[in-house]
Amino acid sequence: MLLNEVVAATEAVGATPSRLAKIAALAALLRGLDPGEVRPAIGFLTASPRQGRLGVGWRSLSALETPHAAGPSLTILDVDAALDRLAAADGQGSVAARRGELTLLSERATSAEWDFVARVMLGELRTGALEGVLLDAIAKAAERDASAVRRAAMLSGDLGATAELALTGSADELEAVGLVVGRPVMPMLASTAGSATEAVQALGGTASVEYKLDGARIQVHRDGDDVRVYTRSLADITHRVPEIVEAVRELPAERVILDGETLSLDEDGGPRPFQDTMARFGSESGAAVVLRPWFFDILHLDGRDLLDEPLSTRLEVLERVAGASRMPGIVTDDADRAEEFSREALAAGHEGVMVKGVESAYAAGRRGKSWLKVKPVLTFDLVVLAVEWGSGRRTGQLSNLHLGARDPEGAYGEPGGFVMVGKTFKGLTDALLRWQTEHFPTIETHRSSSAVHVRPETVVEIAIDGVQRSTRYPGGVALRFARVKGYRPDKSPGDADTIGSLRTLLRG
DNA sequence: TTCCGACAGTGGGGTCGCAAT
DNA sequence: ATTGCGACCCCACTATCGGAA
Repeated sequence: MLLNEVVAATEAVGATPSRLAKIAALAALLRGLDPGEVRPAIGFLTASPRQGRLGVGWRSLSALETPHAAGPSLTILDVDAALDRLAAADGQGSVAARRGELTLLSERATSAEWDFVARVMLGELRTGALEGVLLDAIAKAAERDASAVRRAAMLSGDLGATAELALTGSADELEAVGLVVGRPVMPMLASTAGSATEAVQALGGTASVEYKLDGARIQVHRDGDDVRVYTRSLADITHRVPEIVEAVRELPAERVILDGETLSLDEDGGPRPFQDTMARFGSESGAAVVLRPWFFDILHLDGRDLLDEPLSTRLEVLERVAGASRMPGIVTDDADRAEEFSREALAAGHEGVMVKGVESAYAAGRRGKSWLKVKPVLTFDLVVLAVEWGSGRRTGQLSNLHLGARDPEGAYGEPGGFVMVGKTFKGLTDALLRWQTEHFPTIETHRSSSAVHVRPETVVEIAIDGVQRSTRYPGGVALRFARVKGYRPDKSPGDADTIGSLRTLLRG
């Protein structure tokens, strides 16, 4: 199939707000694919090429200046082969080799095709259809049950393989896709609750309340001595974490799939900051810091699949297997007891708690309401220093706020000035975006191509999870997960919180 | 008819490895 | 040695469609 047909279908998908129309357009496209084109096409449509890491980003694409072809000639398989060569070049030294490949591809593509391929490589198609919509389209094209397609995709962790199987295999083959030790599963995700009490009440009965650690999600598969460790996005990082492999080899289980979190501890046994855990977790060459695993769920044990069992059953099995690596937790229907446990978690230096319904199955790949995370929220009054122009549906609107804390002593600048501590675009409603776009130009001091700088007069209440040390910002701290709660026209810049009060959050 | 679950989009900070400077 | 880029950890929130109630 010509790439041009994929581009045309994608344009149709992007042009309609209706999900049913998107699904219909995608299903029609999928039906026309040859079997060998399914996996590459799914990679294009989700803007995550099957080749994985390409080493091509916005910078290298914008540096290209090549003319495009007048008419379409590229096929899906042509582009797939070009991406193969790009992926092979990544990590092999030459930027020039990648640029050569990109230039060749660019010259063979029409401008519409190149625009599409560039968005695929950047991982942002922005047509309103990703995995969720595409799953339904695959089911429609293959005339299979959407829930069967979804289940196969989540359990295999591979949408492309699932699409190929759905479109070319039998319904029985699709149904037969299940858990395999050694093949990672899409992890179950959580929603947010305001408090432990609220979470217990929302679950309406007995809940498992567990520590929520500020580390990295891990999924561990063990088959005898063969242990594999995967990240949340299913990357195999076994070679980076030998200490986790060793810990899992000690467990009393031959074949097991465990879900958990890893982080590193300080000398006193308390959790290190997330940044320290990530420095170790992300490093190929082992460091002084040691990672420890904590497991909160078990999906398989010695031939028995557990993910459709209720959480209460899975926890009983986990109790026998995980030993000291079991995530601390309690089972209770008492909201007060849950609150008490939450306070214990915070006192131990952890992020908060997870509250889970004990009747719930393990819903791979879903962000349901049966897992609720509870973390304390801090709020600060900060001052807007500048606002960046938005992109996509926020094009033409002032969106991303530069936030400053008051610096009365001038420790990081002029006395009485403001020190930038982060940005945020979150929490803004359409009405607030319109207001920002009208308001900030009226107090503009100057502007750059990307932002309008303003007099530091506007106070905004910002919610954060905490702060982290920063080399980017002059005050040495950056906000973590900042979002707008609301503007505070009742407050003046002199009422804003200080850099000192943010810095005290760094320790303890 | 109204409600609400699921999705997609819009980006945030920090860390690494790697190649170019 | 330093810097810039790309990938990938962590992540919150709003708007919207369409099925569920």
